[in-house]
Amino acid sequence: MPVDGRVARGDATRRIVLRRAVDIASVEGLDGLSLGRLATELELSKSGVFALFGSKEELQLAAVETASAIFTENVVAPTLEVEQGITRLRALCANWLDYSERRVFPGGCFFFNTGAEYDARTGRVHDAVANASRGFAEFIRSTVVAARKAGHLRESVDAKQLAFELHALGRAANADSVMFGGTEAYTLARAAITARLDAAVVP
Amino acid sequence: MPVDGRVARGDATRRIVLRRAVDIASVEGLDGLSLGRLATELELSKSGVFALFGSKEELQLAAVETASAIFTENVVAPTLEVEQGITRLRALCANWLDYSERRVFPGGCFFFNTGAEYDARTGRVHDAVANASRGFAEFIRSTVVAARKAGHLRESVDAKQLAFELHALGRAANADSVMFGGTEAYTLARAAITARLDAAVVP
DNA sequence: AGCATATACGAACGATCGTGCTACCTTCGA
DNA sequence: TCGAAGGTAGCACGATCGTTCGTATATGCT
Repeated sequence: MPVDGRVARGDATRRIVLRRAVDIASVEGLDGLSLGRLATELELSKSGVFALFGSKEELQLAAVETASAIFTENVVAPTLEVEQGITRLRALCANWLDYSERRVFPGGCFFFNTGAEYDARTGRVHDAVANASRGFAEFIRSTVVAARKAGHLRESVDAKQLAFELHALGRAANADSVMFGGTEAYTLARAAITARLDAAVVP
Repeated sequence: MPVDGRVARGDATRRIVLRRAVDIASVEGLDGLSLGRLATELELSKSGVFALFGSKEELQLAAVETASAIFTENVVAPTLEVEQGITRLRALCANWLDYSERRVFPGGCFFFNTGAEYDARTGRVHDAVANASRGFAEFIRSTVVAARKAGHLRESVDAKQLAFELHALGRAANADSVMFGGTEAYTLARAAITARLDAAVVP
């Protein structure tokens, strides 16, 4: 498949814009994005940036998609390289906390921030953020289910319940550390996750 | 103490504006507040609303203060009416989840939303939100400490750790229910909190 | 070589933002 | 009764927002 040099140029610019856009959005929110600011910071024309996406909403949706790819690359993909079962479940928690702590996005987890921003609204941006959030929640749950099916977790373990608790602990660590600084929240979350999992594994 | 009819009038208007402001901010964020919109919706003049607060930042700070008062009235105060110890700790969790579920603020917990919005920023609004968040986290912790001191919790219980976990579960319930609707998240959180507390109380 | 396509720019639009300034009205204190 | 003080409205400002339009430039296709 031959490449069109024109759209290749456009895609390159789009990628530059989106990389900056997700960083801004992780700190200031998807509403904090502005065509003019993006153009100024990247030394492009505002109308040029606008033309790349067609509307502000499309830019926001593209930012969510870009953030999804970065999230998958940093959290989901490395987790899937680990053998199924309790080992993968532990890896998932570790990878996720590391992704948050490494500040892959300067404002902490992209989906925590934009999720809180758009949770109570309606429209396409809400739906995109909600779908991404739901997808990760289901990924946690399916990982728990697999670990249980592999015989690593007690029969009595409720997958949905355990997944909810792990998800809650990770989000709280991200929130507290971004808000107050320091790494104590991650220590607390790791301890809680370890204890919770140790109680769930078969003896 | 005699009342000045002039400032009384101003305070009344201020209260009306702030009540609407916290509702808007719980959905659209403190950045989503605008003097013009507030004035239009409440059928006041934009300059009149502006004059009541002096600047947009002061309006945001006043909104945080108002939300703090509402939060205290709905969560902290009823909790303090319960006898110290494990009973109060359980009441705290219940009151907090109820406050979120009852949608005292239409967008769910005010401080969850504005906390995520301002966590990675700097300035007076960030500080105000951070102080309110820290205050509640410390209230949870002190309630745990008191329950432990009362002999209701095992000696081995780490107050900071337990408080972090309870706080995490509550926030996750708020987030999930606002994002996806339904009450399942509250059910999961209540079950997790009950299990966690039952494991911590002295046998 | 020539037409079509896609990126990118510059200028301008209407709307809304936060913020001043001025005037009016009500209430307080002397 | 009269000046001072505080709340409210009207109007205008500069800035920024998203968006539109026309145009220049670079690449692809015939």
